[in-house]
Amino acid sequence: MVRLTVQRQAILDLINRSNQHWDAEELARCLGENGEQLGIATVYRGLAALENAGLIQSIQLADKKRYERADKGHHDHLVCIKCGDIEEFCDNKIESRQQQVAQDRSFQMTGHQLLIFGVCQSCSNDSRESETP
Amino acid sequence: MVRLTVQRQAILDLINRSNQHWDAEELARCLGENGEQLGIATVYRGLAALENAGLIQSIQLADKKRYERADKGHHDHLVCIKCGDIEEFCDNKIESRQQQVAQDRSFQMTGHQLLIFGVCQSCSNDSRESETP
DNA sequence: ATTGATATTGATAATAGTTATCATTCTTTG
DNA sequence: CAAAGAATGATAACTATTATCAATATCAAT
Repeated sequence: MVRLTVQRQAILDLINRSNQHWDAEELARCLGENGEQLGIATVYRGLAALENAGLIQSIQLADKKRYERADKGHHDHLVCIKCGDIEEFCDNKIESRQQQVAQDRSFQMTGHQLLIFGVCQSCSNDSRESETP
Repeated sequence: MVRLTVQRQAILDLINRSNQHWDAEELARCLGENGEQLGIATVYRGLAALENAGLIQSIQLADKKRYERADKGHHDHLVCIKCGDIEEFCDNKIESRQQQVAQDRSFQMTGHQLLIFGVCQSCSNDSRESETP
């Protein structure tokens, strides 16, 4: 039986209070700065427990996992390759096509992850400014 | 200027001769067994160089990167969470919706990765057999 | 409240995949 | 051929994450 300890509550609160996509180390640092110092292993275990319980959700990037609130429901992500910014989107047609693909192959889908990589609007504005015309 | 050395050619040949999704260590081991022993760093650098040149392509899984031939063109993947098997699919509707999503947000898409997780047909047959009826 | 069973914590060691370093060995080109 | 530019291989280093384990906290039943 999994427990919602004060440490896990602190992690959950921090994630729920923001719209960021946190990695474990950022969370530990931010909690520490707010007087809630947790061992890094506790953070990792807490995140896994909270995700299992459906209280938070995560995306797996190339280097690390990032966690966000679950109360916004499922969505996919646009990841800026310049600044690392993460935007969210949800497209029902994509979702339903995925189901179809899985069904066609007798594949019992349990989840999916769609990442779109590219340059976000703000970064492409920046690079336009610095061009020599 | 990037060179296609004998080592890189060996990597490329092996990948092109198969339909597998190789990780770096598997490649190094298989090459070694075929008398083409390469340092592991050479394998990693070779894979990166070949991918940059568009000669191979990769998918980033949670734990490691896996490489496959590029001459089949782009596609997405179904990953079995039981046996690790990787199937391929391509859905034009999903592809075009992605473009649309990016365009709507003035996001300059450079690539994407869609992974569908679940249980493959063969694994779900296996578990059905072992049930106590 | 006490006890016993179970879960969690935190410090730290260990692991896995990958990248960095650096001296040595090719290649290419003038 | 010599200089410049790449690549190789052995290995150290790095990063994110998980395992270990003793100490502590929590829960349920007495």
